[in-house]
Amino acid sequence: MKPATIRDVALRADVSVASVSRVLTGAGPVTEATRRRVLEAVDALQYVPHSGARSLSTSKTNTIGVILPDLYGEYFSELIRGMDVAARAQGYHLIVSSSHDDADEASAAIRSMRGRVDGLIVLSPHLGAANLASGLAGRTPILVMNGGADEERASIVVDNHGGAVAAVEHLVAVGRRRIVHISGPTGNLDAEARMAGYVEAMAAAGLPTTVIEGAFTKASGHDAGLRLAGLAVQPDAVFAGNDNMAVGAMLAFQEAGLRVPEDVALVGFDDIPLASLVRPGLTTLKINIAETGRKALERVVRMAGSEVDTACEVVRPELVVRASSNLERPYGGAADLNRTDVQTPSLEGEKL
Amino acid sequence: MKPATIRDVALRADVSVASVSRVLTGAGPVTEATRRRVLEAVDALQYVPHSGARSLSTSKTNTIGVILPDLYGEYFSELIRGMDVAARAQGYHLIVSSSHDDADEASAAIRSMRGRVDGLIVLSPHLGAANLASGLAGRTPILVMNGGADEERASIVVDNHGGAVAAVEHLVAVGRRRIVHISGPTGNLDAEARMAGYVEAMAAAGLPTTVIEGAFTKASGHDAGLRLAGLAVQPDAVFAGNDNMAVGAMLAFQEAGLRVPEDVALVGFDDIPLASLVRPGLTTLKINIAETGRKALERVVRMAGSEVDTACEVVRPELVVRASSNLERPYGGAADLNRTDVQTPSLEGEKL
DNA sequence: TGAATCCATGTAACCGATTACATGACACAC
DNA sequence: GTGTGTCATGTAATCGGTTACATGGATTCA
Repeated sequence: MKPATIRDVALRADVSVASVSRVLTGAGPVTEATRRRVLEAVDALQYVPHSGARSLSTSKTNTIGVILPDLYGEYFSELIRGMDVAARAQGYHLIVSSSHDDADEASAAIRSMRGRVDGLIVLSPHLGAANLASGLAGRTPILVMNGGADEERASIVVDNHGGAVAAVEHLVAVGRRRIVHISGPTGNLDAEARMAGYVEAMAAAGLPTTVIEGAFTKASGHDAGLRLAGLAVQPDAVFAGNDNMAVGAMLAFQEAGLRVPEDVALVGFDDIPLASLVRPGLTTLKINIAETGRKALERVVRMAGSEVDTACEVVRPELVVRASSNLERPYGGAADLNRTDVQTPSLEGEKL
Repeated sequence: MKPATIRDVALRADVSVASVSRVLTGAGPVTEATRRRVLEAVDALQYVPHSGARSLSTSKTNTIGVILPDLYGEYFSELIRGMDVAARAQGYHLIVSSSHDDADEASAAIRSMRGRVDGLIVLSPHLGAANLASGLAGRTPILVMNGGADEERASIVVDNHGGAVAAVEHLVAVGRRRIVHISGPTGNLDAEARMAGYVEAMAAAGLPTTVIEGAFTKASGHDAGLRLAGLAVQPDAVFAGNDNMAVGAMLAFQEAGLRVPEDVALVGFDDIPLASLVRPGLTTLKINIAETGRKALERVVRMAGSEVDTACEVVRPELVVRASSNLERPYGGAADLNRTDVQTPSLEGEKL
């Protein structure tokens, strides 16, 4: 018992398939009588149009593909949420493909999207992924969101370097000197840009650098935190490559009996929702993640409408100071730091 | 400049489209010479098969659709993560469609999936959504995960009632008497089953009930918490309909100067990752969310392989006691509650 | 040598929609 | 009454693959 096709409907309504199509798509002229007969048949047969077939003949899928490295963590779920909201508003669907650990896997995923999507958003924070993507998807428009700002390709990139510099400058301003960086994984462009910003800002401040490599996960931040707590000379501040690791490190410090921020100040990156919910609240570099996702989707939809777009938009993260780097009596200077969120975590925007 | 089709490849390799197809799909016999010529042409033309067209002729999309009420919150992102991992393992894609607030919207979304997916997972916690879905999608297999356990349809449901009873019994066991429930939104089947469990268990314990309606969001839990803190006779325990609201309430209590768990004990539902990260750690009813998502996906894939499946699997949540309901010196009795997670939040499983 | 067998290949129908173009009915003006 | 224009409708090509079946060349066996 196969589902009804447009031909079944045409037969039953005693009209041609063209008329059925005209009624259903609203394109082209039909008499009221025809329309009624068609709709009756549709109802009787419980006909539902086959989107795949429709896509093939119109070469329009109303679907955007999203290529992610991994679905884990609030960063990506926030991003997807922003995209999803925008997609619904535009009448688009979202097809996600995640857990691509290397560039080859990502490019295979991109290829498998051919004929399935009208456009792609690629988040592959690996060198070369964007290049591999080029040409592979025919003329499918691609918007990249990896760290490698690539001219002449539509992209949205975060100013990782500037954000990292701001983080270090903030820690220096509140009197910290032994500032350690927990970095993201090697080969990840975002991670490397953040580390570079840290190194540069420390040099500018005349301070020595120490880097522990993490993996952007809470667990890796926790491990790093335990190692730091065990040192003879403990750091008085930690700048983590993202909020996930910062939270992991915070828990490790608390387990080890170190006080945050009294003994060690902590700064993250991203401003995931969790950052304002842990105690103490986490100072971080805020990216409006969902909003960025929304923008990305809207741009790629416009590109799917054959609008040319080769802009490289830079998202500048904003320093949000919470309790994790903010003493009642700082080591010196800067007593009037922005203390919003310390008492009232941001609960607004819950439903976007 | 249109992307190459299988006919272009056939022309260039000087073979028929059938041979090209045979080489590319691996089905059917081809000589080594033919295979080489085809692959050369594929390479030269940068040919990538058009999945949409392939789906149309094979009636196989290798895609599963997921219909969600809303993408917000860790519950759904965890669920999607579990599904995504399983989908990748099975060679499937995931197409998500969320923010369906009522049953009509959800059924429209289901219809729009026709011809796009091999199966559907529907999470629409509204009465009747499952029924509306029936027949609408032709013979597309559907697995429902809403609260309304519907016989003769494949489904996965959480034992909300049993979980709620366990929550109340736990609070009673640690000596609490004035136990308030913050419920989920009216019309949400999960919310209503949890409330029913609360009411029943309270009655069984001979205690009076108080219910404040929330909306499953942190903000609504926060509002409810503030109202409770302002009462003349404050509750000594709160059972929230989900972890999101429990966390919101926890923050409200802390702002109001109430101590958790000393003044008021707190229990949530779901065990989202956040539950183990707030301080105090949140006692909750654990559903292995990602794991449930994985199972759902695997079942629907089997159903897409025309395996008959009308089972209704019940997920029984497990009480996880953390510090939010666990005093050093409980009001009386039960001193040796399980204290795992209090010091060491679960960081394992970070990468699944 | 001729018949039977095998197997790589090609031809063309098909999946289920959309749509360019042809058709034919009808109205209107001359 | 004929020519012309309008407009609803139908026919058939098309999108880009897969695949049942036909074909024909080489191999095998008598």
